[in-house]
Amino acid sequence: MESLVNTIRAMIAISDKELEYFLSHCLEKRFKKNEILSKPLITPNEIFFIQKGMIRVLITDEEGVEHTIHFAQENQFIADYSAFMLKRPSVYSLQTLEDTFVIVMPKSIIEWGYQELQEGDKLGRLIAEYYFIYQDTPIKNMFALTPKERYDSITEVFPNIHNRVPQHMIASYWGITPVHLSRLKNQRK
Amino acid sequence: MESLVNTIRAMIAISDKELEYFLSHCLEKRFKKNEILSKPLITPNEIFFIQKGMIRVLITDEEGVEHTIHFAQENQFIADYSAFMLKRPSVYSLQTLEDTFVIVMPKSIIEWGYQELQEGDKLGRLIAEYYFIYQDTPIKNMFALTPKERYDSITEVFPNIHNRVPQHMIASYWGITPVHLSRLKNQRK
DNA sequence: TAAAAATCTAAACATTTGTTATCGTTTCTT
DNA sequence: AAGAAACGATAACAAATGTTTAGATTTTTA
Repeated sequence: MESLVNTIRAMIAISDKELEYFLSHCLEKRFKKNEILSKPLITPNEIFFIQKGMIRVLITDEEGVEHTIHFAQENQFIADYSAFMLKRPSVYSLQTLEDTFVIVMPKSIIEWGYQELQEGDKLGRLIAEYYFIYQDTPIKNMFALTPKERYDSITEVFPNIHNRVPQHMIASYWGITPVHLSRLKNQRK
Repeated sequence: MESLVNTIRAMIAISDKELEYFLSHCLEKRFKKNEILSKPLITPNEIFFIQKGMIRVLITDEEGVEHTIHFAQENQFIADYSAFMLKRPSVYSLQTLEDTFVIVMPKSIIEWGYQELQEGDKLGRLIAEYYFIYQDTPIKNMFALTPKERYDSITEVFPNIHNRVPQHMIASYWGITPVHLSRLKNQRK
């Protein structure tokens, strides 16, 4: 759980004792490639922290077409975060893209953190802020960059994404078909 | 400043004295319709709270085309929130859609709140969480609803939007042309 | 209040993007 | 290691969406 410890300690001050208590209520879990961690209609009761591997957040439309909303990799928190916060049934699915090793953080211990930790709300604020920025960045890129620049710039956040994720999922992340992405790659701009 | 007081007190416990100090460092400001509150390339140093009126967040692409990112109305906080948090030059513009009366909350007093208020971080967390949900909802709607349902459902968040906002801005919010929106309206679904 | 500007619809046409199918290659499964 | 499945490129065609223009209203400005 070292990576989670480092991530939390980079954001807030927390005693060893408190951290130990927090972690003792978390759970380590391994998933194989393409497994579903979280399904629509079920109210999410936990946030995942990725120690190793990769996850995508996706939504399946009425016609059964999958649309990728986010990718997440090592040292990121991931969930249907809106549904988690609103205590409502999730809309997104979470699916592993590789064999993935996560820490499961139950809602109960997160809420304990908000109430009992000196800087619990600060941690929550920072995570929410980062996630907001994380969601906002591709929106900005959509309008500020050409398709070619977008194709290149996605590696800034996900250094090796073009080796780790099939192209058709990147296409679905950008709202285009794989065929169209393949065409764009062969253009100059 | 009553509406801001109510909004804050609905989220956290705060003494009269603290609230008074906070508000004394805020500023009330009036803008006419179509005025620009915040421009690209300038690092935003404040968050706006709308007391009366309506604001849109937009991005202008390389070809000069404007894309609406958000609408915001009474009792909402609004800013290029990513840029504000990252202390980076903003990418979005903020523009009034009506004569608008806002409270300007400078970064300095917001940071004072995080440091000095018992529940300052909690307030920041809740605002970030709400804004996240606010940004996530239309993404979910994009895939879960038909265009007709989207046209109707936008009034759930903005009850009178079709009277307050010209249709071509709603079109730009959905990433389509005004002509295309006009066509969609004449379809059944 | 008159002129100017903005708004919405509509039509004709152009362009972009999607769909389907095929093929060679790579990756997975057993 | 062999067969099956997934993947990415490409082409031909179809469908969706954009562009341009015009005209009838409404709203704003002076």
